[in-house]
Amino acid sequence: MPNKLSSITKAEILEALDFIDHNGIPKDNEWNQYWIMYNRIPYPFKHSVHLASKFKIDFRSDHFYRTRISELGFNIQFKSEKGKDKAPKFWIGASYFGESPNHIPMLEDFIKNSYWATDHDFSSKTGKTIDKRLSQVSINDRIAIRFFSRKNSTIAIAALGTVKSIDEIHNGHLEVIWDYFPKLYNGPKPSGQGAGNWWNTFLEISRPEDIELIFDHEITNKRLSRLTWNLEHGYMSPSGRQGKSKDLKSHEGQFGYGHEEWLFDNAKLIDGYHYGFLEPVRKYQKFHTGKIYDVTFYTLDADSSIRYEVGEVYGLEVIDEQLADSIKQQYKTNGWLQEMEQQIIACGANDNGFSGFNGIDIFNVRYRPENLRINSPYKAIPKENAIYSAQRYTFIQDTSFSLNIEEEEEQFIFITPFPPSSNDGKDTNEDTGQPKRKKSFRKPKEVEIVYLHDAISIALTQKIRGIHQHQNVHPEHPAGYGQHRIDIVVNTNQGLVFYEIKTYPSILTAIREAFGQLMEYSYWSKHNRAVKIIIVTQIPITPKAKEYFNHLRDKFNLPLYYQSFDLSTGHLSEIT
DNA sequence: TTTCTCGATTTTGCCACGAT
DNA sequence: ATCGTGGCAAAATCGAGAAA
Repeated sequence: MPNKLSSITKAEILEALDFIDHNGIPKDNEWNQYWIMYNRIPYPFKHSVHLASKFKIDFRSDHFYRTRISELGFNIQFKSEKGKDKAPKFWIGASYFGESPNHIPMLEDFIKNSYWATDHDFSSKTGKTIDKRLSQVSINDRIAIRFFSRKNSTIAIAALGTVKSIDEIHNGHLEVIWDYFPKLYNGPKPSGQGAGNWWNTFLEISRPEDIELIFDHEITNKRLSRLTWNLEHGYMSPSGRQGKSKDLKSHEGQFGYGHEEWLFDNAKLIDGYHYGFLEPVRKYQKFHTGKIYDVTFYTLDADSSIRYEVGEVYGLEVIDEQLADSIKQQYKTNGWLQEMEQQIIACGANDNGFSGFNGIDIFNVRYRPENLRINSPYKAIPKENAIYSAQRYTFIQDTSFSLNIEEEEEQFIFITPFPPSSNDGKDTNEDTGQPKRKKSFRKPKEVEIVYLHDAISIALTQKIRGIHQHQNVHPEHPAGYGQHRIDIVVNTNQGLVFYEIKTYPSILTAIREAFGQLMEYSYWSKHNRAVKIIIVTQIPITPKAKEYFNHLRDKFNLPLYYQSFDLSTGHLSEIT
């Protein structure tokens, strides 16, 4: 009798996955144990197959059917509901039982009976380390079985799977659901610092590149990096000596500026990238070259010794010397290098030798400006945070340093000024009872990312024209008074919709800048009313901002909305 | 900034021996 | 003849902090 699913083709499954991409997963189908992995994105197995069959075939997701579908070329993985949100760990296990002379191959049994185990005596020396490692395994961790050749220093992965249960862990036994149709690595053994000892019976691997290689699983490589103090200029040009290290041995102390002070100067772009410099990268350039990081920046105000979280950037790439040199050459050609030199002089620092630096000492990283988020204002890091014990410019990986600063609960209560008599009649209500640090703190300087504004404007116009037809979408529409122009005006059945694009690196600044303009455009003249006013930025909405828009609409009946536009994918978010 | 030291991690050597 | 395999130990390497 033919398999119920034998009529389903690969193309139909792909179509179903595409449908899910656009329409999401219905609530009822979110509870799922088996997932089709496609382009590293998990799709619920049963729902996907159902869709592919146009709901014609009713079946229970069992081993037989999963095998059938996986044979079409789909990797299917198990993931339990338990501890679903926890980040998995990645383990490598041996394929044999027994000690040296008497090896018993176990792979077949492991696969057939859905487990991995070791027969080690946990009282022996190596047994104890294995026991210790096993105790750190949790449900949904991933595990691989390896063969190896010590002579050639190569490994071959024989199976990949997910830990389903750890109940028998004290017996050295893990219940594992092995992947269907896995991509199995076979090649040189990961080596070097952080690779772990692959000859061990059981080990955890943690380097992102290894996890990607073995498990085809992408890990965001998060780092913390300290920046020199540059509040006044918002890392768009050197800000002079105030708040900086006074240590004459450091570059900063010696010259009065650091090369990272142009890190957020997004007006200077080459092929969509901004090139900058990070001191912690310089120290281990060789190690970091070619890697990609999500970096959170913090800074230290040397005058108050308060540390602040400045912002973060996603997908920061560490470049090599060759590229750095060619970028320096381009900066020279564009006259930007000279501009930078003038900025050094303008802030009162010493520009001696600036033009003589190697490319790699001026540029060692690059990022796309749309991936930059700046806190406005910078978030003060509580004194208890471990970051206060980090003294140097290092690229911190340790999660114990995680900033994770809670959004400050805004509190506004009226503060009674001191009565005049208490202080010779002078008003001293500036720092009433508050810690001193607050008084000198101002918002960072931010500028709009001009290129991004233009690019979004063009792409968005095109996108909306696809929906509302060419003649109903007018970019750069005159506001009807003065020389002002509205970024995009759309003529819909319900009336006019105004779009204002803002590309500041912080969402709050973007909203603030757009708000006044939009109010003016729509209400300055009573005829020009828009039915909807939409602020568009490159930053996905935050819960706080969402609340703000709801509040504005509730309280004042303003038809004000927010959308974010992802330039790389051309995706426009829901209206919020 | 450079060099040194120390501890931790990783690699290699050696043993034994069955499988190829 | 050569290789895969795990334990154990020794050797090599690495990273971070201290000292120079």
